[in-house]
Amino acid sequence: MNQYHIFKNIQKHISLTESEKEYLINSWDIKEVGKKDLLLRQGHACRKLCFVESGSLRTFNLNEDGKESTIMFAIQDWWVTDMNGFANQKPAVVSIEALEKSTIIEFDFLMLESLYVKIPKFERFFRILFQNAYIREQQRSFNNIALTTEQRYSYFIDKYPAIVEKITQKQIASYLGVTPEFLSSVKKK
Amino acid sequence: MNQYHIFKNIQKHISLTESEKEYLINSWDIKEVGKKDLLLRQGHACRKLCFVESGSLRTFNLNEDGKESTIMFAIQDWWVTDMNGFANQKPAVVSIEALEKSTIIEFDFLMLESLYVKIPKFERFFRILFQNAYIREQQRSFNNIALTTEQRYSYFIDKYPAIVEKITQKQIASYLGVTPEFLSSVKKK
DNA sequence: CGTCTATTTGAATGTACTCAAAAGCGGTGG
DNA sequence: CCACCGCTTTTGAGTACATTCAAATAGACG
Repeated sequence: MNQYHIFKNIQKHISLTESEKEYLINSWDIKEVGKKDLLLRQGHACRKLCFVESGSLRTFNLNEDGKESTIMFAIQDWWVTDMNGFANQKPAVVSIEALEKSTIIEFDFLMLESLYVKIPKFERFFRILFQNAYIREQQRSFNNIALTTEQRYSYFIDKYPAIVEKITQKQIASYLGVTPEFLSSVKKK
Repeated sequence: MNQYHIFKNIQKHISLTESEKEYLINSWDIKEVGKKDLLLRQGHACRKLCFVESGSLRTFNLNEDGKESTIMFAIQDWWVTDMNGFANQKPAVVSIEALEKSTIIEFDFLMLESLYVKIPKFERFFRILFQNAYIREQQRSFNNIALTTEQRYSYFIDKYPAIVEKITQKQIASYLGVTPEFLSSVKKK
């Protein structure tokens, strides 16, 4: 039971009894995906909040011109979903693909709602989780409006070295919002 | 007591008893500020989470070159602070200024921590609040990397008409991350 | 080994910035 | 109530940043 990384992750912010762990194990779904498999398809309903037990994922949007924008990467120990689609039960505006063979723990929307009622300290856990997600995302918005491409690239590889190992230059470019060609020329500097 | 907008705001997500309202009123501070007054100074400690009871605020960063970047605007019914500075008790990287005469309700860091313990349903309230803030901020990051300046300008004035009324073109430019000159030329189209 | 995709390179074009100056607008004091 | 002051907005020329398109090179993978 305690082999799950997710328990360590949850216990960073709240404590869990053995029976609560038991309850969780019986509540979530575990999914194994292979490289390039999709966990969520843009346009489809988004019913799951995902925790990356192992492996890595990428969340991206494909626009009508065929341009891909990477919303986020999620490696081991990260939570990910189309948060707007999930929380407000609307169609996903992104797809989520596996970057490698991965093990994903899925929280169903209704399961999570009942979890909040049954074990209210999960409100606290996710309050802290979303608070941190908000801080990160606000930092990213700030970087986007205030920094040069070179500075944003440096920030990214400094802050997320474990992600950088798993992804291509092209994917970093689509996360920074520049073309792969331009990122290449920035790196040459 | 029920004249406070903040109670309506909180009760969008959780219910409050009269005695809980009483408790809140005795816990927070109310501050009146005038146009251009600063509620928070960049570099200083950030001890307060602010709710805009009336009026409007702007959060911005000033970099070493003197360039201002607007992080967010907060009109009536919005919550605002330097979230990283507040949550992690680090120096603020932004200043918060009043755009007009405003009434602000302030939650002290320690008061809020004890509120979570005393009235746990506030974990739920802020869980939902941060979840929404995360969604908004993620949308903004996406807009920054995927849309043209013209599209981001349209998105902003469409989504936040009540904010647009209160701010200048220059401030919108600093929120979009472009120069006022360029925004002017985009509007001419 | 061959194929597919990622990365690099370069030329031409478009987007956005800097700097400077003019025009518009709001607040303040006389 | 008008005139002035300071700031915002507009305009334009010149420059820098970033994209598109095309082609060459390099890597990854079956």
